[in-house]
Amino acid sequence: MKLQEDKPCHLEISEYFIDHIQSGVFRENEKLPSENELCLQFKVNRHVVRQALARLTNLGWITPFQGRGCYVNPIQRPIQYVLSSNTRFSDNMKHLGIEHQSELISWEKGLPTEVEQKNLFLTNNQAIYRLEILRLINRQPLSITTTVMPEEEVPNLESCLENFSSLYRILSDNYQVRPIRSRSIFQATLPMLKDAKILEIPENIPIIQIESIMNHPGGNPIEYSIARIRGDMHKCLVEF
Amino acid sequence: MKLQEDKPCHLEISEYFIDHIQSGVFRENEKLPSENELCLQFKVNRHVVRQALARLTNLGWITPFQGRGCYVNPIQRPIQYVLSSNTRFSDNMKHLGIEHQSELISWEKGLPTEVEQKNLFLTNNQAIYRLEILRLINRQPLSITTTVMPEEEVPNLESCLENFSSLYRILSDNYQVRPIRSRSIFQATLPMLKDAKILEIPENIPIIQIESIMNHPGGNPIEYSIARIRGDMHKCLVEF
DNA sequence: TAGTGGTCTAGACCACTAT
DNA sequence: TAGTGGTCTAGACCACTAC
Repeated sequence: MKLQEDKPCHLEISEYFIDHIQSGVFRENEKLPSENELCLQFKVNRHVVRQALARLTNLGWITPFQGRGCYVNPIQRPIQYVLSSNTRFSDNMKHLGIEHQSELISWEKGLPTEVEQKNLFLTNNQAIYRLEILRLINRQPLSITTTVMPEEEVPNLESCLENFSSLYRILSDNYQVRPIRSRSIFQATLPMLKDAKILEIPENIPIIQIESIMNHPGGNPIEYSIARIRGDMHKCLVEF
Repeated sequence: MKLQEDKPCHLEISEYFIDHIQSGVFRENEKLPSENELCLQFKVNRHVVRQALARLTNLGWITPFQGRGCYVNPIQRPIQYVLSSNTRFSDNMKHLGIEHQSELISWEKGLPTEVEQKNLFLTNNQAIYRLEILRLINRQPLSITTTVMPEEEVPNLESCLENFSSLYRILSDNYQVRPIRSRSIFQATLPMLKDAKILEIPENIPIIQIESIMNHPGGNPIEYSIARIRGDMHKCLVEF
């Protein structure tokens, strides 16, 4: 095909689709023509078409399904999450009127890593609980959070984990504790393969990682967490 | 080759290199064997090798140079930037003892977009200055920031833009203004092609986008900015 | 000039989905 | 069974870098 001389053909084709998706010619969840049809349409080899489709996949525009075809990804309007010393996930979502759930993926009782010791002021023989929590909005995976708490703050936590719905409900109902956010560290990264699968995104779609310390009101740290949140679904507002 | 039956060959090869880079067998800035050598080594077609190298490139492990070879990317330890109501880029870097520069890429005087009007409390006929600023640390591009200010706040700004070194120096020296950060919005995204080139990263390495409003002390907004920062070089700490 | 990565063609077989 | 995307081979030519 070669519309321009200076750009390689597979780039021309991927730019063509980016333009047409952005301008609405291809709508979300619409099926693209098959690879063979695109070969005929652009008069190039299948390998070139596949290079173009690979770029579109990597940039998050389409998702290929073996045996079915390539489909245009829904455009996400990121929800705006307000982060302050006392905002919580469910409060935020309730305020926005968004359907949401939390699921406990796994938990363990063990000893803290060096980083965890440092952040929670622990020694290496003080036991901790480590929880993996998946959060969903509108039935779609939004984030995975690893949360670490000293055992002495939440003794016998396992007995509260049946029918998990909200960590903060457990803490306030069973331990009369309401943690306060002390600091957060933001970083844009790529997901680990394991997280990408759970979040249902390709491995090179960015996530925002938020590492936080929660304290007792006016006191010592009680919770250290690392949240990995889909970048395309979420933005985070901080007031100063 | 096919070490395992369940994984495709190009994935095996890319995993092989990720392991060997992580474990230090291949060190940063080291040259990988050429594509033809890898074909012999793994006993596969060049196309398969190229698929593996493409994944390594996309995930930020290597950079290919036409005519020279593929080189292992230096591992970045992200610097920790402290964001508060009154921290500035140069203050932060000075405090960390890191060499840094700011460059004015371009500027223009014009009318505000709708978003800019909303954020700066302007009408569509009040002129604004729009600046593109590149920041570097250790001579490496770190971020690009688009900064918008009402003309009435900084009249005749163009006369101050010769020998640009720091926006906040200009504001304090020429206008006796010291803006205060009012709010910031964090989002993880992929860079625009234009930004990726300036930041010298492939187009699918994540950036963190920070959209901020700066106010007069206790007063109206004076500056609206959108910073796009390399995710692998930077993390941002907020205290509550 | 030799070696490197970038682009592209032609064709084969497989795994999965829809019918 | 037909159509789809996933994997892989074999070979060609080009643009760029180092020598």
